[in-house]
Amino acid sequence: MEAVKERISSKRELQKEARRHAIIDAGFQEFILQGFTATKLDDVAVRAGIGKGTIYLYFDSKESLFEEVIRKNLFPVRDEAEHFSAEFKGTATELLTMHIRRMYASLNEDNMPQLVALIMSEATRFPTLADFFFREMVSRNQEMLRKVVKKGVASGEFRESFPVEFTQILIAPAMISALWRLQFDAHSPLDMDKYCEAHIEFVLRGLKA
Amino acid sequence: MEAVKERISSKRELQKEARRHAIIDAGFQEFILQGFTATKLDDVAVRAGIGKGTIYLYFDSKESLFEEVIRKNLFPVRDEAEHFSAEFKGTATELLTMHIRRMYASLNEDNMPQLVALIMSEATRFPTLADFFFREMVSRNQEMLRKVVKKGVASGEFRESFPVEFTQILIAPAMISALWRLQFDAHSPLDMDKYCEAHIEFVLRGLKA
Amino acid sequence: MEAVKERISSKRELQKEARRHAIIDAGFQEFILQGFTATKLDDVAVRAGIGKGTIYLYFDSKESLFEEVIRKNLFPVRDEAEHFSAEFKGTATELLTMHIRRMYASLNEDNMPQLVALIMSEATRFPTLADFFFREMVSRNQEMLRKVVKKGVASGEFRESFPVEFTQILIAPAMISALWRLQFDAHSPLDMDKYCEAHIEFVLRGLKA
Amino acid sequence: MEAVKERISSKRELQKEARRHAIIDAGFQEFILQGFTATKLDDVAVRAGIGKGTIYLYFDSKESLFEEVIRKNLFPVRDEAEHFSAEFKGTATELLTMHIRRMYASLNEDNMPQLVALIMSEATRFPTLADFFFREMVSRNQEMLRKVVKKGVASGEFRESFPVEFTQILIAPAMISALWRLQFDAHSPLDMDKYCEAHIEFVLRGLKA
DNA sequence: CATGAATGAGCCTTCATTCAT
DNA sequence: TATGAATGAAGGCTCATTCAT
Repeated sequence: MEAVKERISSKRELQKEARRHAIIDAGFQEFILQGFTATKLDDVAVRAGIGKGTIYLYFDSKESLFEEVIRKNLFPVRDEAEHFSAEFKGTATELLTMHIRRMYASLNEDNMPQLVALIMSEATRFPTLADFFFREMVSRNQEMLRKVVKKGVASGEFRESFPVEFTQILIAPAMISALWRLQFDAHSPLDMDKYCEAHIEFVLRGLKA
Repeated sequence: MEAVKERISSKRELQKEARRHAIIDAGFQEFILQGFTATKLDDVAVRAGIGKGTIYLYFDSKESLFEEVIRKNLFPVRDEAEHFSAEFKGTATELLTMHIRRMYASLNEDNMPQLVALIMSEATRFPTLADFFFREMVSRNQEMLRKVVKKGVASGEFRESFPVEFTQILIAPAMISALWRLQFDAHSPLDMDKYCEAHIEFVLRGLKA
Repeated sequence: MEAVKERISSKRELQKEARRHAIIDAGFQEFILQGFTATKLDDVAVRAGIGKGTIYLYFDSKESLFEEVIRKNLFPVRDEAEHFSAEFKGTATELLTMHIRRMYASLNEDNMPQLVALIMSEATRFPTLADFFFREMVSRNQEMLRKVVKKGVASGEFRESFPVEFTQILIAPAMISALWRLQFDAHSPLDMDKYCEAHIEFVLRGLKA
Repeated sequence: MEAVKERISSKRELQKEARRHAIIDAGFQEFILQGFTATKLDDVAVRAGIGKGTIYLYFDSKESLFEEVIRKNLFPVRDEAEHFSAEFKGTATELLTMHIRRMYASLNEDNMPQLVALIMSEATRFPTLADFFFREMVSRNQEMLRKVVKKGVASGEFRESFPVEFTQILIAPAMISALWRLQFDAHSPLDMDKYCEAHIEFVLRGLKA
């Protein structure tokens, strides 16, 4: 009896989890399309294929759904990046090259530019979001880049004079390309492969000893 | 009699213009604090020190106020940049250096980072705004940069191989620094002067023949 | 000196009176076009060629302007009708015929159908208006018609059996034609001359002994 | 299971339909009392015993509610009249008599005079309404009357010389009586039964050969 | 658990009225 | 006296949230 109950309940658990994800995904789409304020929970419900009230069985409020949406979509990217960084073997030049290429791959994935833009635009109204984003994404990324640069300096690949506290400079072109594609692709499309290679060459020239 | 009337009317004209600017400024503050949708005209009115209905004596709608806010705050920057670019004499290296320094000066001005972020976040929902911003700001800036690069190539200062269609790469660190200051300054402040100089050195190394 | 002052003041009086009429006329046009609630004093001012505030130098409120508009446009019609009725000599048949023809002439005048429709539609919200209209227009008209019918009965022109308390029956086709022209002329226009003659013939047949 | 669900849903359907009618009825009362513009949806909601927003679950806008109000209140009258007209057997005189009596019965029903007055007063601002009213009510009624008159002429009951294009003349007294009762009943009440009979006699005398 | 009908606070917008010039 | 800028109360409409089914 209990086993049956458990099986049923775990089935239910699975269904609940699946539905939860469906809502988060639907919310994600709406939030990146409309922004936080302009998103209607009605539309989220329609997109998720559920009733409007059901959302409140899974989330306390529109705001908490938003937080979950961000969280769920950023964690995989962060985890991937950490995993990659931990495993890579090679020269600093190779590592930096690979890292930048991976950034473009991430940014080319569906919805990544939108996600970044969404975070940028809502961060002011959600200080928690800015904290979270800085802690989980930005600072880790910076740390990684600093290590690479220092490694290159140690190995004689890179010049000593580059200030490691400004690693933003190294990846800024990639971030900007994401915003560009989101807003200006219709006006003037970017050839991302060539852009990426130009970025890499530029960075290596800027860093080389 | 007519002189009096004119004086009076010009007084009124002046007052109207002053009030118009007050509304635009108040709107600017609210829009960058709250975003377009979340901004209440009530709050704009309070901030401008006027009645709610008064806004409609000067603007047709919340949307048209928004457009005016963007316009009024972008034009000066654009005009300054154009004027500067038209008059400058010197080597390509000097010109590029000055141009980047000027960008940081602009971006350090109050509210400029907020303005950029605002435009970025609302552009998706206001295609007109994206058009406008691209046309009046982005494409002009690109054109200017292309000219500088070409000039440097012609004079032998810069290498030929840098792809002039990707001038975004050259100024991306400046844009990113603006967003950084807006969102992450509390977590990790940037020394803008040093950052600027690092950016310039980086760009010159990346471009040099 | 005083004579001059008087002349001036009477000049001013005239101007004031003229302006007052201009406002009433403008109000009339707007009221019959839009109805009371939907009429904007702004539009009235524009039509009268004056400033919005000026209206309040002549009228206490939108409502009192409305009352004046009705009053001013009904009095002439009433006075004309009274004058005509007092002077006419002839048989009852002739008198009734003339009276009906005059009604059509009135109703064909510009804005008369609109005025009637306006009164009809606003009377519920302006009980005073209904009182006024009944007292000054409707009851007098009824009285007039009763006299004609009685005169015709006395002279043997009309049958005795027609109930003189229902003189509405005699003029209803004229009233209806006014409303018809206002609302349905586009769908099915009325030849007013023929309609009028048909009405007269119908009434005379209905009344004849 | 499904049966239960169906029962429940049909219960809900019924409730929804009931509420829809409640809103229409409340709207009707407010519209005839205040006119379209002056009617507040707040008041409609209060009268219907619901919340303000609920109205928008059933109607797109104040205007579409207005249209439904008119439609719902006119169709029954129209359908009844058509049914009656299609089935009646008898002489033209009898038919016309019955038709007029039926009109008075309709007009004596609660709110009918108000409805007519409402349509009259709003038709100018709602051309669609005028179209609708003309098409569904006026022209059909006219057609019916024309047939009756022609039938009477054919049977020798009525004179040939009455112009069938002016059937308005035949029913005008009934329409006017409705407006009278609405506006002037307090000043001078009408004995509707006697008025109706006087109207019928008058019409028959006016038409008889 | 799921639903969607119901709610009402809240916002944009309008306009009669006031008042400084 | 005349103006029109300014006001703020009020109304149509939206939507996050609740709750009966």
